[in-house]
Amino acid sequence: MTEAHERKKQPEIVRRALLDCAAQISQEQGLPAVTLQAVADAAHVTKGGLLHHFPNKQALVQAVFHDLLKQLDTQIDLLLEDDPESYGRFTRAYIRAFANAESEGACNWNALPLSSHTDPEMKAMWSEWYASRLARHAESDAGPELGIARYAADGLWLAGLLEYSGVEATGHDALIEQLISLTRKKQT
Amino acid sequence: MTEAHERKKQPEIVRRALLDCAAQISQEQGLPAVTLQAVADAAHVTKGGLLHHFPNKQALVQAVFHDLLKQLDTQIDLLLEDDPESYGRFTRAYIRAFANAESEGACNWNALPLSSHTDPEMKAMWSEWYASRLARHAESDAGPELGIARYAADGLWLAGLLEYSGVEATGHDALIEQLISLTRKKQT
DNA sequence: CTAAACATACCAGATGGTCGGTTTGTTTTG
DNA sequence: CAAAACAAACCGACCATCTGGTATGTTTAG
Repeated sequence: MTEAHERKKQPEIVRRALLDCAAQISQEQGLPAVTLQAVADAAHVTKGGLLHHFPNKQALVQAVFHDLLKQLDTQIDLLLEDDPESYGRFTRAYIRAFANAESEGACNWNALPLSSHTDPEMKAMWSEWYASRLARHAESDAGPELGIARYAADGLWLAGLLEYSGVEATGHDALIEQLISLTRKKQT
Repeated sequence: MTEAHERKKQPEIVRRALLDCAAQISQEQGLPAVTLQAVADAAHVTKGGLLHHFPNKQALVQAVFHDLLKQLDTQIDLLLEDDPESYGRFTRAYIRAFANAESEGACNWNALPLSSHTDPEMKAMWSEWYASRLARHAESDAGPELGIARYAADGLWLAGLLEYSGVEATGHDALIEQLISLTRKKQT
């Protein structure tokens, strides 16, 4: 993405560029479009250079996935801090994180988790992340109502990906807020 | 799937076999595994034979998608009949249809809609189906609460795909029923 | 000078797709 | 009713392209 042509050799920058470009391609054209050539071209590197940073394609894709997961993680941590209420705190952060993913073009952990159902390792990564995160907030976010709210957030996010680009942003924010409100009422 | 070796020439049967095999491969190994060769082999036809029925791969995949969509459609119609209550009728059928998709191995409109976010035509097909269906049940299923319930069903279905195969069926049915109950309380 | 960071060249395999031909079923004709 | 004429269904070989990956060379940094 960032044109780092001036600096002579900055391996970490190149690595970041590869990660970002791969993520962007995956998001815009789907995972099958993420070819070594395409990623290398987008990052202004040759295929050989790319394969120097990542031994093979699987490693590349998994690194991207791991990276996006880390971004999601930190974003959620950020949202957690601004929430005074205990009950359902993680669920609210989860909902907001995925809501932002749709609106902001910058932070996009989008298409990858979708197409990742092919690779069992990536499925495992996601499952583990979700499970550990859930265990961490077991006391505040265990109820089934909260689980439903999170599932709804997933569904809403999915719908945003599948719908025709002319998505009516109207009502979307309202829906998000309604989801949030679901996390506030105590279970009966 | 069905060994229709005896009958001499039955183009419609072959076409069905191609559709079914493609759907199964897509579900079991993901869309990238749906290659002309693989589908042809699975249906006991040569690649040439396959390309006689479908001019190119895109046509094949879209035909599969259209077929699965029709299956979903009829299943929902079936569920609609058994529901005496008007309010939220379609939403309940929608939820149950996706719940069955997970449990039953037979009816599986699974992996395709997932990976379909690449092809804009398939995105459009899904959007149109959803929109038209929603318009048809506008009077009974318009409320935002019902929309959330459907989104949650989507999320739950997605989770079933992404989670490790050892999904705990425990609690799943209970969650479904809780979603159903969400469609019964009137809006405030 | 040594090792890391890249580029270049190349390869074996797979993929989507084309093309000419062969088999099979249906219609026409005598 | 039989044979010829026609069209649909299907096969098998072939091809250009692209894929991930390797092996080897060249440049740069410490």
